[in-house]
Amino acid sequence: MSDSTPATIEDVARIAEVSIATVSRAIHTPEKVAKSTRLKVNQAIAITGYTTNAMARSLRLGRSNMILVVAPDIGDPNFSSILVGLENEARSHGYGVLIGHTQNDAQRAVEYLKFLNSNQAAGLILFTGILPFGHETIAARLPPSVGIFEPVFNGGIPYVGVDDEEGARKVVDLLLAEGHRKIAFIGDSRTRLAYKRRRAGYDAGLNSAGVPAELRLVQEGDGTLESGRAAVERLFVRDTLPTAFMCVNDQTALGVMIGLKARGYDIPRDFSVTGFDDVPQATFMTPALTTIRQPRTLIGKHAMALLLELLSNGLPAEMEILLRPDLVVRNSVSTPSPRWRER
Amino acid sequence: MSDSTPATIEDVARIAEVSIATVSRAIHTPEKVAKSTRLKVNQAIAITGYTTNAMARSLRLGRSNMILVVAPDIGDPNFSSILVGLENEARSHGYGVLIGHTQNDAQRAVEYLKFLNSNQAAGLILFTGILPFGHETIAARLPPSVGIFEPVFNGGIPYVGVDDEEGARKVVDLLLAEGHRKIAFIGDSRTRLAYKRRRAGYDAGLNSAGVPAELRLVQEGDGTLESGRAAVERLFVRDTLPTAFMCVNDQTALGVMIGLKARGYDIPRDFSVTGFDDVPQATFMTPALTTIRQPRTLIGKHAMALLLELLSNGLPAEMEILLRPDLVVRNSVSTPSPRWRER
DNA sequence: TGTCCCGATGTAAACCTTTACATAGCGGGT
DNA sequence: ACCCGCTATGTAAAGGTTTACATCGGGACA
Repeated sequence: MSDSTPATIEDVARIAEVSIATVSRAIHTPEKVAKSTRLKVNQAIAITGYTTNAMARSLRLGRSNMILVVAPDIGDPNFSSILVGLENEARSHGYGVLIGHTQNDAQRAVEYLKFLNSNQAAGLILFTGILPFGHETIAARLPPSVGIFEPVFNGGIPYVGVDDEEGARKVVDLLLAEGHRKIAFIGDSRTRLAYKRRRAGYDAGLNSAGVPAELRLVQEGDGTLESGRAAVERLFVRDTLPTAFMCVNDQTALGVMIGLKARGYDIPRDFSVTGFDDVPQATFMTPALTTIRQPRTLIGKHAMALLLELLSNGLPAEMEILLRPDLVVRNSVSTPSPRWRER
Repeated sequence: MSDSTPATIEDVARIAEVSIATVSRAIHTPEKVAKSTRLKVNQAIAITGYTTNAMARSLRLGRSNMILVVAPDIGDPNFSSILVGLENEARSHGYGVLIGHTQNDAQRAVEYLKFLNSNQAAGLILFTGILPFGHETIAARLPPSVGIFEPVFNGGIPYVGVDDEEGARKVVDLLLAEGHRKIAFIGDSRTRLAYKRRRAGYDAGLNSAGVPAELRLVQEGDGTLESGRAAVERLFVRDTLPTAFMCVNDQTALGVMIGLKARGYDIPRDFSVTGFDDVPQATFMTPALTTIRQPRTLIGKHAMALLLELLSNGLPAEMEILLRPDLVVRNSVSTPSPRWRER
C-alpha cells in the first residue's frame, strides 16, 4: 500500500486481474470497458493509491499538461491577479502553470525557449506584446500561444485584452458630466497600443461633447511617475492650464498629483485627476484616485480558456477578446474650480 | 534543420556517427568521452538544434526538473516578490517553477498532491505554515520540501524565515530613541509564530530600556485593518493611552491610523505608529508608514537554494535560515506629543 | 610476446504509458 | 449451420532517454 515506490499501472492491472491496456482504458475512456471490469479496476486503484505517471503519459502523448506563462516581471502586482485567473482556469482543466519572467533579457528568453522545445509546456501565455524570442525562425516552432493585453508577433496569435477605448470614454464622460471642458490627456508612448486606444476614447468623448480641438492638451511621456510630474511642469510653463488631468495610467496620475501638490494646489478642489489601471496603491493615494479597473482575474481566466481551446481544437474561437473595464470613482475628481472660471 | 518534429538524440547520433549512448554522455558527462568525439557531437547538436526531451529524461530518471510552489494566495503582492527570488534561483539551476494556490481549500490542496504523486515535481515549497495536505500518511510521501516564513509539519522540514525578533527590536529601539516610553503592541493571534517573535523583540527592547511592565499595553486581534481600529477603540475606552502604537503588521497599523484619525488626532504629531512587513501600500499611506522591510526576493532565493541542495545532497544545510530584515523609516514616527506629557 | 588494465564506445534494457491491431466470444440474421 | 459484426479485452510497439554491462583496442609492463 504505502510502498517506497509509487504504484504503476501494472500493479493495478495485477490486482484487478486485467491487462494494463484495460486499466488505461478504464481511466481515460471508461465507456469502452464493461461495467464489471471498470469496478474491479477502480477498486484496484483505490487499493494501490495509483496515480498515472505524468511523465510517461506526456512522453507517449507527445505533449505535456503544463502551460508556460511568461511575463516581463512576475513581481509586478498587476501580474499576480491575472495569474490567479490563469491558474484557476488551468487547474480546473488538469493543467499546471509554469512561470517565467524575462526581465527584458534576451538570454533568459532563450532559456524559456529551450524549455518549450524540450516539450515541457504544451502552450504559452505571453504578456504585453513582448516578443521574447529573437529569431522569427524560432518563433515558428512555438506551441499554441495566447497574448495578454496586446497582440504579439504581428497579431499572428490571438490575445485577450481590455477595451481601453471604452474605459477612457467612461473617464471623459465622467469629467464632462462634472462640468470639465478643458481636459488634458497625459499619455506615455504614442507607439503603445494602450496609449492609442485610451487616446481614442478621450478624443471620441470630447468630439461627441463638441469640445473644440484647441481645448485639448495632450502631453506625452514614458508612463512613469516622473513623467507625470514633468507634464505638469510643462503645462504650467506654457500657462495653458486644464481643469482636469486624465492620465494614461495610475503611475502618471500619481506624478501629476505630486506635481500639483508641490505647487500648492488641492486635489480635487483646484484640479481633478484621473488614472487608469487601478493599481493596488490607488486607494491609498491622497486623495484616493478615480480610475479604471482592469478586470484582471477575468483576463487571466479568458486567456487560459482561449489557450486550452486552441490546444484541443487547433483553432482559436476569436483572434481578439476585449473585456470591458469598470470605472472606479474615488475622490480625485470634482467640479472645476471657480478659480479658473475666468480663463 | 527546421523539421516539423523536433530532433531526437538518434538524429544527433546519426549525424555525429556515434551511438546514442555517446551522445547522451557527451551532454551529461563530457569528461567520459574523447575530445574529438565530443566535438563531432556538439556540431551535430548545433546542426539539428537538438534539445533533450525533458519528459523522456524525467521518466527515465524518475524525477522531474520542476519545483512546485504552493501558497495560500498567489494574488498576494507579498508573494510575488518572493516568487521572483524563487524563480531566478530555480531557473539558474535548470529547474522550472510550477505554481499553485490553495486558497485554504483542502480540496484544491489534494489536487496539487496529485501533481506531486505523478512525479511532476521533484520538490515542494510551502508557504506560511499551512499544512495543505490533510492526512499525515500522505504527507509521508512528500518530496523534499522547504517552508517559507514558518516551519511546517512540526518542524520536520527546513524553512527560511525572517528574524522577526530582531526586526521588532529595531522598531522599539527607534521608538525609545525618539523618547517614547509608553508603547502599545498591537498583535494578531498569540498562536502565530510571527506574533511571538515580534512580541519577544518588543519585550526585549523595553526590558533593556528599563521600561516597567505596567507601561506595556498589549492588544490582540486577527491582523486585519479592522482589528487595528478595534484595538484603538479599546484603548481609548480604558483611557490608558500609549504615545506610540507598534503594530504586528502593516494592515493593523493602517487600521490604527484610521482609528486615530477618526478621533481627530494627527499622526505623527499626537501619536506615533509603526508597522511590520512593508507592504507596497506603506509608502502611500498618510503619513507614509515606518515599518520593517522583509527581504522578500532574498527569502525566495535562499529557500530555493536550500531546496535544491536538499535535492542533491539529501540533507539540508540547516533546518532554519533566518534573514535579517531592515527598518524603513518614513513619516509615521516622531517624538511623543507634549500633550500627553502630564499623564 | 603475452597479459592486464584502462579508457572509449556500443548494445540493450528499463522507465510507464497509450493505442493500433489482433483475438476471442457471442448474438442475430439469413 | 454459417457468417457477420460488434463488444470486450489482450498483446505489443512506440515514445526518447539514461546507464549497467559488454566489447574493443591499445599501451604498459613483465
